[in-house]
Order: sequence, then C-alpha cells, then structure tokens
Amino acid sequence: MLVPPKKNQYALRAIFELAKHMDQGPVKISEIATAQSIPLRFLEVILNQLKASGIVDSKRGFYGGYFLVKPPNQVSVGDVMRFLSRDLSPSDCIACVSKTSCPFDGQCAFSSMWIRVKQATFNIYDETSFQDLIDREQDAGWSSQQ
Amino acid sequence: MLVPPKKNQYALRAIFELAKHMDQGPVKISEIATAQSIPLRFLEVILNQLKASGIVDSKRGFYGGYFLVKPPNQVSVGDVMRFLSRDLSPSDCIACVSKTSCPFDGQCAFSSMWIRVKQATFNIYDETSFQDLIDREQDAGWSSQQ
DNA sequence: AATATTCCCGACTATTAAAGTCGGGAAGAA
DNA sequence: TTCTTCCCGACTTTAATAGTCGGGAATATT
Repeated sequence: MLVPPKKNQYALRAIFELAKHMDQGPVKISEIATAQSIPLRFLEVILNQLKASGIVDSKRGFYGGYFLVKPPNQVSVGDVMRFLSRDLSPSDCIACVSKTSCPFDGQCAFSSMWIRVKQATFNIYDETSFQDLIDREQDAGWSSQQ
Repeated sequence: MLVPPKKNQYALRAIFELAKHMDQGPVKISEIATAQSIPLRFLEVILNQLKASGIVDSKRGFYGGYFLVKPPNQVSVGDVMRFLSRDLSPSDCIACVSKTSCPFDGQCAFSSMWIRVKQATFNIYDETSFQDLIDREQDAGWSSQQ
C-alpha cells in the first residue's frame, strides 16, 4: 500500500546509476540492468520513455548508451516522479479530487488531508537530488568504490 | 499512483459516517452505503473486517447496525490506515526495506527517503481525527445539516 | 562495404492485486 | 415465527502493473 510502482523505482535506480557515472561517457542499458538488478527488456522501455523528460539522453552504436543531461545536483527525485505521472488522471495522483474518485467531487471532509499528504511527499522528493543520494551511499559506506 | 486503495477510502468514509451519527444508535450498512456511495456488499466485507480493529462494533437484528466504539476525537485516520495495513508484508508498506523490494536489501541510497515519506504521511494521518473531519465539513458548509 | 553493437519501437502476454458479488446462515427484535 | 440485519466464505471480474519479443535504425569498427 502506498508504495511507488516498481517501474518508478526502476527509473530512479537507473538514473542514480547514470548519476554515478557522470562524465564517463554513455552507460549501456545492460550495465545498468546488471548493476541495479532490473529486467533488461523492461529497462529498455523505461529509459526510452525517460528521454522525453529531458533528464536523460542516449546515443546508439558501439560506444552508445545512456547518460544524464544535467549534473546530479540539478536533478531531483521529484523531477522523475512528476514526469512519470505526467499523463495520469488527477484522480490517480490524489484521492477525492474528481467525481470519479469521490462521490462529493472534492467537496468532502477528506480532500484537504489528501492534498497535504501529496504535498508532504513531493516536498521530500523535491529536496532529494541525485547528488544527495550519491553522498548518502558514500557516507554509509555502501558504494563498492569501483 | 500513490493513491490509497478504494477499500481504504471506503473504510474511512464509512467510519466518518458513523462518527457523524455518534450516540444515535447503530447505523445500518445500507444507510452508510447510500450516504457515501459505497457498493453495499463490498462495504459489508470492509466493515466486518474493521470490527477486529476495535474501532467499530456492531449489533444484529431489527435495530442493528454499526457504531463507533470511541468518540470521534479519539479515533484518527492513522488508526484506520495502520489497521488496514496490519498484515501486509513490510515491502508492501515501504520501498527498499527487504530483499524482495530492493536488490540491496535496504542498504541502498533511497531507503532513508522512502522512510521519510512514510513518516510524513503517517504524521498527517495521525493528527487527523474524525472529529477534525466533521469540523472541517461543518466549516466548509458541506454538511447537509440534518 | 560489411559487420557488430547498441538503442529504438510497437505490439504482445502474463501476473497480480484490487474491486466487487453472491448464497445462504446466525443473531436479535417484534 | 417472521422479519431484519449483520456474518461468513467462496467466488468472479476488472484493471493495472510488470515483463517479453521480434525486428528495425543508428553508430562505430574493421
């Protein structure tokens, strides 16, 4: 309950992996898939979609792969999550906001609470950059210091 | 994405309805279903489950129905949400907390962020009592002032 | 030019959880 | 004893997520 879809988690982990390889040239999908234990063909779909966000870009051919467009401190988890929910109906993003999700069409006692929950969530997403994530991994000693 | 399941929303709305009828004797499932636009047979299942939480209780027969055990200011949204996720695996409640949901078994850069999101969410749930919800409905003029 | 490598694209299938239904049984009141 | 209401288990349906597949298009190497 309330856990982000696996697709979103895969997207975040893939971008995190790209962030760790910033300025080292394109990273192949297969490398990312291995490093982050993501099903290869599924990751293809995900990364390909993410290009439309302007967060990542790609290059084909021998030395091809994916790479981050902006430095990791200028990309936040919020950017990714917002993009992945771009063409969802409002009622899939927040409860009690439309007739389909609420019999009172948002004029209900709960709506302000749902809005606050969403805001609190995105506050955290927005203040978490991929550089922050790299730093946390370092600080915790989890990075396999390649 | 990230919207609580309809079942949970139904549960909250049903309890909200009970809260509004506090000290007026048991409320029939059919009344609740009508007032809150919840499928009747589904609501039967939900309310019946909720009895195990100690939040509601019921009485059968002619003047039977459901009622709140404690006054609305002593029951929070958090109580309900927590109960409804009681027998979910940890990985269904939060991302990156076990091997099944995270290849690094929680030792990953994202885990602290997911934990913070969950905490922020439940902070809001916990500080929202059903009396608060009644008051909000009143203040907004949405209650059908019976 | 030929080949190898990599991303690209659309369509497809599989799996799972959520949502909702149903028939009949038990308690309680009139 | 009848009516009303909750109770219980099993069942079906629906929809979203997750994941796969075959082949095509760039790009670089030889």
